[in-house]
Amino acid sequence: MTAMTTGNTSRADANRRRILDVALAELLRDPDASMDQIARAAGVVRRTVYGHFPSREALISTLVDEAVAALADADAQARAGVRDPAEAVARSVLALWPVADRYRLLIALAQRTVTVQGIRERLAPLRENKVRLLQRGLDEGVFASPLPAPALAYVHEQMLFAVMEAVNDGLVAVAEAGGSATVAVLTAAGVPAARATELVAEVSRRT
Amino acid sequence: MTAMTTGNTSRADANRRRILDVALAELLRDPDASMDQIARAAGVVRRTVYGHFPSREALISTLVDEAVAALADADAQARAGVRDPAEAVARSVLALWPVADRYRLLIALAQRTVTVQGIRERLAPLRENKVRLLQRGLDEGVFASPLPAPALAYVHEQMLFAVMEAVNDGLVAVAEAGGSATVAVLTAAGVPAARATELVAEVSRRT
DNA sequence: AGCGACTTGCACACCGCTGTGCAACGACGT
DNA sequence: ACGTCGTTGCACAGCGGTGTGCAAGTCGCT
Repeated sequence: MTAMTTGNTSRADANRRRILDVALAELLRDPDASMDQIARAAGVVRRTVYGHFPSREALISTLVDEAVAALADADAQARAGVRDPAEAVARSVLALWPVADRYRLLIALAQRTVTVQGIRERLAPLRENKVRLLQRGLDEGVFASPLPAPALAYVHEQMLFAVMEAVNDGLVAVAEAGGSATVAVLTAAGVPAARATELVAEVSRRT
Repeated sequence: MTAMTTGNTSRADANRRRILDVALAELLRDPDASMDQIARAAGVVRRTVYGHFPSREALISTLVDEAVAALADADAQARAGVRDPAEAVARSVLALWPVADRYRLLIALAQRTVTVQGIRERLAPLRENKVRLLQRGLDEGVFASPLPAPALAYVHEQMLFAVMEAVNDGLVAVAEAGGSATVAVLTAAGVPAARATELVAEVSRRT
């Protein structure tokens, strides 16, 4: 082995990291951003990016992996050992919110194109958990909806994007966004508005 | 003037119409479908398409115009003279559903890219009506949500797309879709699930 | 049959993007 | 001072897309 330069963060590693971060931001602005746009935005030449990632696909794929990991982690941690479906959803959404916001482009990209085949698949386990949770809520009568659980999951996902868009356009304050989104999601699942609000307040308090 | 051939639907007009229809279907399958794909799908050569539309932009633009017109028409007609906000929303969604489903690609395309600058603007008046309706509902206490009316409008829009996706994936039967979507939307606006169901049933009956 | 409008099949120029090769040029640790 | 590794700049081939030009069809109507 050669030397490990500084700690273990060489100039190259730092660049790689920065490219990833900038790529995320850039792709958020324009899902079809070219390698050149990304490279320039990262203060680097296109050729350099190819030094770190063999292809555009590979770059995005890496981003997706990070996103999925972060989401799965947040979700699992948020609702560990919570029995009440409504509370579980509340905790889950509140915890997922900031992460989902950061990676929203990728998730949005996941549901609409084949850009990277397999984004959906990589998100599948996460989605399945959610479906099971919703199903349990419907069975127990905590939730109420004419839509079957899987469809309700779609709806919840889209609702989050809608609220993110609203935040983007300045229609909702960032501070309230997470809470409002959570109440909205619970309400859509058939939880009475009053109960949803109360629940979110309670969960938020216990942070 | 030359002759008007048959009635006033020449071979060319029929082709133009078919190209538009096929283009809609094709773009629905792949929002980035090329002129060649569209042409072939319409049983025509690429060159011919350019004979009817000067550019890709122009083609899509025409499609968008038709969509906006159809949507605005359906919406206006559906809730003419309905005072109760909940009922107005129910009627609106039920009427909008089939049209929106047909044109969903364009509307989805409208909210995500700059493909045709100005889709959002063309949809703006429609959206404004909806916002006003939601606001009235919130003011009158018929609706309840922590989200301001404009954000709620975003959410409603996205929910419709979610249900369409669900139908696409076979999670919801086509026959129930419209009703379910409507109940879901009303519920998300804070209308109690039971009341929403009842309302939709009632409105559906009076077709 | 003949006219005119529409369509076809090629040709082309042009663009932007991807991915690769290679030589020169830094910077940094030792 | 030296070598190594990352970076740069340029050049190149390739692909797929758009929009246009033009000559030769083809269809319907008169």
